[in-house]
Amino acid sequence: MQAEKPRYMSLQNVISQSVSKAVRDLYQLELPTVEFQPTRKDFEGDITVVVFPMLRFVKGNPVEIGTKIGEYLVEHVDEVAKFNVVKGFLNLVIEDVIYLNFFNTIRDEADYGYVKSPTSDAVMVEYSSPNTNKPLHLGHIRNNLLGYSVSEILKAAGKKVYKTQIINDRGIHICKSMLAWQKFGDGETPETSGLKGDHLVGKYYVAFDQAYKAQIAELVDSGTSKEQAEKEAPILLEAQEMLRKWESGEVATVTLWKTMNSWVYDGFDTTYKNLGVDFDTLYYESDTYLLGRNVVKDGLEKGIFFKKPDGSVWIDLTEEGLDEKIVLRSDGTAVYMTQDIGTAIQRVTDHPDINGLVYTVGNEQDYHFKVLFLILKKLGYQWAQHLYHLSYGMVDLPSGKMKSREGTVVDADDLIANMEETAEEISKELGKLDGYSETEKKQLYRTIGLGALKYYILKVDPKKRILFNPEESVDFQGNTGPFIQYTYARIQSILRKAGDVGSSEVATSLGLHEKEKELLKQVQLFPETVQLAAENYSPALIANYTYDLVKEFNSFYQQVSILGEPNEDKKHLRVQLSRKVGEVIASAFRLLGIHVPDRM
RNA sequence: GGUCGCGUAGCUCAGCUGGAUAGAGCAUCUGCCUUCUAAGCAGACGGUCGAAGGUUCGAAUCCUUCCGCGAUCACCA
Repeated sequence: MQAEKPRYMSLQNVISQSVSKAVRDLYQLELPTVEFQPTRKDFEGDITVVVFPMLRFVKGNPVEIGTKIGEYLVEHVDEVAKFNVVKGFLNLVIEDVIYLNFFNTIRDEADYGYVKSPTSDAVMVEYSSPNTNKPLHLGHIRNNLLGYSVSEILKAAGKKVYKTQIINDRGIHICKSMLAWQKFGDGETPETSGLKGDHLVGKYYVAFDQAYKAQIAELVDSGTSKEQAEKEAPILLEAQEMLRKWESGEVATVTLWKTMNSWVYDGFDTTYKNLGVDFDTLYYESDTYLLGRNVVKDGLEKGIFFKKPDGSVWIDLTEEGLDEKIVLRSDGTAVYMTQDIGTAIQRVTDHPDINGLVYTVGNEQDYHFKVLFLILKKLGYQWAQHLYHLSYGMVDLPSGKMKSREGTVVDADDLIANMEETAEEISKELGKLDGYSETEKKQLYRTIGLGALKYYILKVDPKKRILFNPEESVDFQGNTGPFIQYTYARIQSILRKAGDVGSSEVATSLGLHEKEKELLKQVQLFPETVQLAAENYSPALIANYTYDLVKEFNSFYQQVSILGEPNEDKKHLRVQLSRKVGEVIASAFRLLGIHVPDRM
């Protein structure tokens, strides 16, 4: 992330160089670095130079040194208006004109904060990657929101991004649904049942599990051990047989598989659309599950892998502090790891500009990805230096883990619908939507409901687990999506009333109100926040930034009159500043996949 | 048991590469709608930053040990 520093961000550089120069002139010493922090609210100032680290080089009393440097800066540096020293902290007050000049440089910039010229190398972000035997749930929602948002953040930070998923469309799990449908389905389809395709297939996955459990119970009653019963239940054997038929390409099985998967895809498409996420390219496990075996054979010749007497192939990672890991079964078939090796290579082959992969997968697979990345590095791929496991914590319910088979999941479609309903209730209560058509209202409820949900999930550091209590529905007040959307709507209302005021330069001679200055400082932070979020793969940083910006704006809004300001220059600044804040809110929320409303 | 992650106000979370008296929201309480949208603003209350050591001028942040919670250590994915 070596985005060139725009000139308006050079304030820190100016101060940094000036402080170095001050120390050089005053003490004939070279400082390796100068440490900064934003000045705390309870002190006067904008930027604070920390004097303590200098004490290693400059002998003396920190207050004295700070004072001397402060005096020097006020005298020699245009940007610095005043200073004060508290303990070892040199607080600098920056001239208002610096902030006004900054504002004029970005005032008219479209997509301020985004890097406009993407790098030539691309990164592929994988997310979602569901199994095709059941509908998406809250866990998938976190995954989808994270993957989508990180993709958008990387783009904004100047990366070319491919969004992808690997759809787990084959294996025993889908055979279970298929078998149960054959047995109990009575020819039911999404059309005849009125059920969304993924929900219909999921229903039979549950039906399978019930039948399976019943058979186990029966077997145990007739004296079989539980362990054995779990292996020998006839319906399980049938499912396994079905998988063998699928693998041998038996027409009837493959046809049923295609039919049921197509139902699921229709359902997923709807959910993805509702959620507002998308993909550039798709991979299907049925196409990739055989990949990777040749790579293993090559690696075996190179001595990266080794073969055990039974014919299975392993890699020894004990030197790296890990274990031995199997990469090919004794019968020569691929395991999950093998597929992932093959798929990664396939992706780079398909998209030669890729120089890095991001995997959005829960933290339960931390170990798997550690091993996968290590293997790819050992195999010598250039791009293997840039692999990242976007590992996130589980979403738990008050009752504990979600289990699809036990029906203790929060269904994605239900949750989205609930959020919209809540948004509708609150909107109706507040009753500010006179003149909106029913369609516009529906659209708005969706925007707000999804805004609440997405913000609620994305504001949390990805690696932390989330406890989701469906009883206490997601908040609409305080640090929430709707609060931020509300502020955006407020700004739009002002702009409508202000009429067409153009976007000409603001006068740089005016003094700034304290709130205006704070707001400008926060606006100034946006570009570096985008970079930071990209470096850390963290939408939470964007969410927190936006919240701070909005809080600052509301405080400004409360304290100063915008349209009522008699001084035309000041009024112009305030309107322009409000407009820009609105734009930054929208840009930031776009990175989170959240829409903003003109009214609410 | 080994490895990894997490532990900050009653609850949900911030706290960047160590820096000033640890910050928000929710909840509870107090003010503010004849002025730009009160989904708001201003304020009060609330903390042994899991515990103990260590490094440092300075530790919620870095190191060690311990405690608690979770994940993972399959010829499953």
